[in-house]
Amino acid sequence: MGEVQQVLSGVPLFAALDEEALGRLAARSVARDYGTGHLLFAAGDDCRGVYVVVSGRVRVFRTSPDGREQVLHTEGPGDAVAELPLFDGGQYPASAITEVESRLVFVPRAEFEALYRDSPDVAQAVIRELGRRLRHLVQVTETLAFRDVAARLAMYLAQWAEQRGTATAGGVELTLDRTREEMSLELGTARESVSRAFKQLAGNGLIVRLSRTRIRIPSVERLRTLARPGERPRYS
Amino acid sequence: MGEVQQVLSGVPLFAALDEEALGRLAARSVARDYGTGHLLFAAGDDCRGVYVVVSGRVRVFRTSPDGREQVLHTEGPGDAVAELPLFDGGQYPASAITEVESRLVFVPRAEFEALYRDSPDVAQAVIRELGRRLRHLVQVTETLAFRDVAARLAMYLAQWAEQRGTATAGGVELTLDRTREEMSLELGTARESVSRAFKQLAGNGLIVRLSRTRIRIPSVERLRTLARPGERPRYS
DNA sequence: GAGCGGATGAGACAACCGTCACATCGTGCG
DNA sequence: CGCACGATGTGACGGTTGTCTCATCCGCTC
Repeated sequence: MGEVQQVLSGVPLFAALDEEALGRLAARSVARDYGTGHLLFAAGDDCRGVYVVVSGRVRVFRTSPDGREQVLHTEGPGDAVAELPLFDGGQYPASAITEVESRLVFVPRAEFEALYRDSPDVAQAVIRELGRRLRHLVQVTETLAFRDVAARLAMYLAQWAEQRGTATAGGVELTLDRTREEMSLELGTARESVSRAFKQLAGNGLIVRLSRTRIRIPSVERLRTLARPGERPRYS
Repeated sequence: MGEVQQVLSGVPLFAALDEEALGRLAARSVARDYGTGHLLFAAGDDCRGVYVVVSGRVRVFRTSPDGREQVLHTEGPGDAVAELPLFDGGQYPASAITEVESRLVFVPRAEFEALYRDSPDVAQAVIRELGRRLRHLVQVTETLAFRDVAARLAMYLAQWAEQRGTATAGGVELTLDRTREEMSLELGTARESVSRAFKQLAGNGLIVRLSRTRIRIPSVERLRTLARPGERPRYS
């Protein structure tokens, strides 16, 4: 089994495919390495196919006319990027760029289309995937609409702690592999505001800064509480 | 053909069904009238089925802890509401309420599931529908993240003018069947801010207020321009 | 046509945040 | 070790917006 096929077999979207279909798909797909900051496609481009992340990380975002950026989601190993336009024949609604050095497999459009047209299981997987996206976007929307930056950051850290945090005696410890700048793009705010929000959370004892890139969260529970209090947020 | 079947046959989601399948579906679905402001379901509820709008309008939204609301989308006649949780077995990500007196058909979950499992065409339609939602949410997200209220309103009115506006000598005329309050919920802002934005647009000659509920847009083109200028918005 | 109530407009005020400017920190390199 | 550069923290400032309050306006009913 070639490397490409190996990778594709681990992608939820293609989980339902049998050996043969997978092999055929792999044969027509291409793996390639990209450096940091490579633009895979821009919002408005016509869709040529779907990318699957082998390693690294891809950021999907919208750009405002005056250059600001709002990250819609980031995808890591095993995730697919840009399935959406394949179905309605439309254009990419957002742009995508590699955040770090990444290896991606590109599946041409025609190939992918034939696939889910024939296989109900794949269609099912696609629906599930779109559903996941939709749920996530609802989350993003809510975040932008409601909370102030500190609450958004609290939410963000709490969610992150549950994924990659490691439990210790003093609470969950967490390494942040992103710069404040990158976080600011996801939170829909400015770099400086993220810094200030960190200070605020630290001041309230909700987080402890162990180093620049590492924090401890004494209680994820309490952190979440700040993100959704019954009342509007008010800090000392 | 019963009333319910008549309605269902016009819904894009069920367009691919043959007479028989449609009849079976209709037989197990229920039509019902709701008054204004009836809560169909709340975010976090378990999903019991899908609603199809026969007449009226349904608002889908998220509520913040302190009571603010962000409208995600509104659906009118022929549209389906709440398909999402049917696929991943999750809960409703948002709440839904009738904005006006409405007639809705309720399709039970089990019925709907059997349907798209058997029919690839229906699955296809479902995917398309989810895609539409996704695109719309990207739009909403961008709007919230980037533009100020006046720009958001401009965008909103422009889009609306193209749908229901009527061309006249002086430009496109448009009747707004929503209160400022309802608009504010869609635009993610406050009622007063919408008023201010209207004033601003009128001051710049981008819109002309004919009456409280009716406006004329001399140039939809120019209105859109304000919504996406190369530079950040600046008004006199 | 008088009265009522919801919708709208308008002013004042403070909070929050984006931006600019600059200090500081850390890391890698020469 | 010193330098350089990028990332980060901090302070100041102004603009936009949410909220509160009140004045108007409009449609409706009696």
